[in-house]
Amino acid sequence: MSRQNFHLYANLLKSFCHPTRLEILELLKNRGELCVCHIYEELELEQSNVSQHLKVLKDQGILISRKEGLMVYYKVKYREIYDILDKTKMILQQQLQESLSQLE
Amino acid sequence: MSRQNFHLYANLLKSFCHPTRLEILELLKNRGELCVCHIYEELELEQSNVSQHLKVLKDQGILISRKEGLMVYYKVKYREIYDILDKTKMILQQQLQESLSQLE
DNA sequence: ATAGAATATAAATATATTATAATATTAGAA
DNA sequence: TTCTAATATTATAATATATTTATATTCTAT
Repeated sequence: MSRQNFHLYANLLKSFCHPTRLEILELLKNRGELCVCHIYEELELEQSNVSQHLKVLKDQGILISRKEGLMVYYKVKYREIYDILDKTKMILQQQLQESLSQLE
Repeated sequence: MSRQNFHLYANLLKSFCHPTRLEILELLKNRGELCVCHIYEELELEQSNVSQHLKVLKDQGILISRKEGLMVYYKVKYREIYDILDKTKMILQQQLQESLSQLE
């Protein structure tokens, strides 16, 4: 794999390694498709902040949006995203488990 | 999952979403365990730069190191890392494939 | 046309991350 | 002990990212 491709690769990962964007993705994982207002209300964040994070994910091709009247609905484009999130959480779990054991 | 945990979650992901760190992980995936000198020679990067990236991965608990004389050997701690890398590459592949189709 | 609701964008500031270069540490050999 | 090789650390300057606030756009209904 070329340097150039490692950059694409990193940019893709970078797009969802932010706490808020992970929260958005987890929300979409559970609910399938949501409008912006639902997301920022649920996460108790500013509308503009959420819009900007959605843009990052959309620009990176991770999310698809659909307009319906005033509302814009977002959903995850690739199911592999969820596999990535799950594996990451598995590692996190193992790490926390280890920290726990080491308290003895 | 709490806000606090989404931060841990993001930090974990953040640790490997940098082109150089991805190159290091891919290298370790193929070779299993490597010393620092091998890594920076193979990637044609500065020793100190590679050391710093290795530190990021080690601090995040992704890598384990082992000292043998002057050399320090690194390896990946969780096999889930490779699953994450593979899934990410699958998405990248699909995206490039799409871009390709859209050229028509 | 105008008003209002949902979303997007822009600009400014603050914060985080990176690469480079210089220096420090550590271990083995002479 | 002193020299050298391998690695780590530190400081700094450059770059990238994030949050906030304000404003703009888009759509619908009146």
